[in-house]
Amino acid sequence: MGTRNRQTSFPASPPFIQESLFDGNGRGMVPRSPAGQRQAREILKNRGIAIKYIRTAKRARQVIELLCKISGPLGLDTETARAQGFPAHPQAGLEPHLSSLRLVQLYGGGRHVYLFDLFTLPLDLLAPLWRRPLIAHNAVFDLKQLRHAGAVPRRLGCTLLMANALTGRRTGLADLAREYLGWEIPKDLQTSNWSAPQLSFEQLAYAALDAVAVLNLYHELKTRLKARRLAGVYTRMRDAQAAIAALELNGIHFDRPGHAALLDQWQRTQTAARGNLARILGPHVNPDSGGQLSRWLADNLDARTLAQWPVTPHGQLRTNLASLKRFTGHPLVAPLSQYKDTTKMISTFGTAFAEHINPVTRRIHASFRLGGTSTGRLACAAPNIQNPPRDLQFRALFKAPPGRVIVVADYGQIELRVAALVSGDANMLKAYAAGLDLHRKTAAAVAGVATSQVTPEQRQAAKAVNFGLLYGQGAKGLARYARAQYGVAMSLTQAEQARRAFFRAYPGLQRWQQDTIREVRRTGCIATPDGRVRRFKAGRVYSEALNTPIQGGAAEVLLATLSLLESHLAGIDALLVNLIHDEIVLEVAREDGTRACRALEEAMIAGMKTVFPRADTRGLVEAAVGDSWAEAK
DNA sequence: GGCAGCCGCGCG
DNA sequence: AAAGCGCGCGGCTGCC
Repeated sequence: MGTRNRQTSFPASPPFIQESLFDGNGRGMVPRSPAGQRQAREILKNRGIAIKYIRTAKRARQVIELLCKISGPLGLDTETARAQGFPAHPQAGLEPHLSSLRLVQLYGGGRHVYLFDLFTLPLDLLAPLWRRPLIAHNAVFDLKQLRHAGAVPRRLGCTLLMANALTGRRTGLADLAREYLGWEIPKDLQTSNWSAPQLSFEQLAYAALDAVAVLNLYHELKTRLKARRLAGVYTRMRDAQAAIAALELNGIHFDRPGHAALLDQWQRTQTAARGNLARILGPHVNPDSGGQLSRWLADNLDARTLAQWPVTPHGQLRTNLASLKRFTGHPLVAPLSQYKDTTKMISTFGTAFAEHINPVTRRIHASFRLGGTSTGRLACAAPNIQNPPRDLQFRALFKAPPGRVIVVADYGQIELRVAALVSGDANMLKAYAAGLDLHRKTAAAVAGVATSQVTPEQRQAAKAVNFGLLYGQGAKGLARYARAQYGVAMSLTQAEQARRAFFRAYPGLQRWQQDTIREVRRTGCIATPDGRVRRFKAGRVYSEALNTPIQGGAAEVLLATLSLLESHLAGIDALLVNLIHDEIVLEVAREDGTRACRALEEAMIAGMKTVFPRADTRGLVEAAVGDSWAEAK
């Protein structure tokens, strides 16, 4: 008999699976059975590990007692099914509100791996396990599913994050198992039907193997983390997992009718702009096509303008607005600008954005990825709620539901503060110790006036100077950046002068930059304050190398804060609903608003002190309350 | 039809 | 000598 029939011939209610069931189907005779399906069993069999499939409360209690006696961590995995009612939703089976928990797999080493079937067992039965140390791969996923189902694991490690600390990447379990264990573990059943009344033997073997692999991986990765002094990078992320799980599970409330109205407004503006554009470009140029716009420019500009027009790395004429605006008064600029604005809003923040509203919770549950970037920042997707337009009309759509308010707090100038701490520049540190604003100080240095004499314009220009020069920008780049980002007209000469004044004001920073570059050239890598290592291929590393410890240090501060958030907010009705690198957004019961502000500020200050114990925290954070993200800002 | 690279652009 | 960095997403384009 072939494996194809295994599913139907499987006994209806096995108390557990005997090892003898590993035998049977021998040679690969069945064409429709992927190679991987047999390998799950073979790996388990070769290691002498039997599957115990638990479907009765009595067996569950016995097994749990056994598992709780194991001193080391247990490998954990879960399988989830698409929730009834959402068979076709893209997040069904992934997002907890659209999923049901089917299996919990646990492996403590030794000869048995345990599968608890939650279609027949209440999850409460497993409660004693949630105080044990557990290891999962991409543990935030399992944590969310378990928390949503009513279980709260307290000590959860993650092999994805362990490997991330080692490599900087987010690698799947199968790839890690291949690399570190030499195991070929199948992934083809990941998306199989986990709500089937009878799970197939292949499914059970697949599920079991993940828990076994994850525990084996844990031991391998732990040794390597220790040897390479990267354990702290891992634990920083590990301790933020509970906050991230809560954040994703909470979601953020979004005003759908308000959004529809705004979208309608954008579409009207876009239609008008498209008409104006067509009068200039003619009917055959697609304004969405960089290539076509570029060719139009080539055909319509005079030779002198053409000669100085910016080009892309592939030699095409640039068609971004910054380039267009350099040739002031060009009739294309105004309508194209309006068209591009509205088109961007409609495509990214229009219908596509609203499609991420969860049908069950009516909230947006984005995905935040620990270790998602090469500096250690979080990445966010589906949708990315770290980059919604700052336009107040849009941010107001993130409004608190009735009876609740939004609390927002951000770190002021955190990257400059981290730069001061990492470089040890005496003047920068002195400024922060005195509670001074560094943009003002830089402005005074560049303009050659006292800090009290700095004009708003000078301070604005100093922002560009600070953020640009911090990461090794040249005079030309600075001039362009100041205009594009801060609306400050700066000549090349002025930019050069600002550059000299900046480094004269902060000689410690300049020395740090030089030392850093030298180190990167020598070693090919650079580390963040926690010790996260970023490796570079030969060539073009200059600004990335200068940026990594600073952006990374700021990211580490946020992670530290996240690990403190739950305890600081204890007793307050507050939900974490968004994180934007240096900003934390909570949704809070209206009567708890003020308390939440103070608690959040304290947590953020404590987070800073965790990573940088000597940091001066005057003016570091300020929290505010409002009915929406726009109002609380 | 799916996929990858390029480009532009939203945010910090 | 000179060099801002980090993301995700959508449209277009060329390729398979």
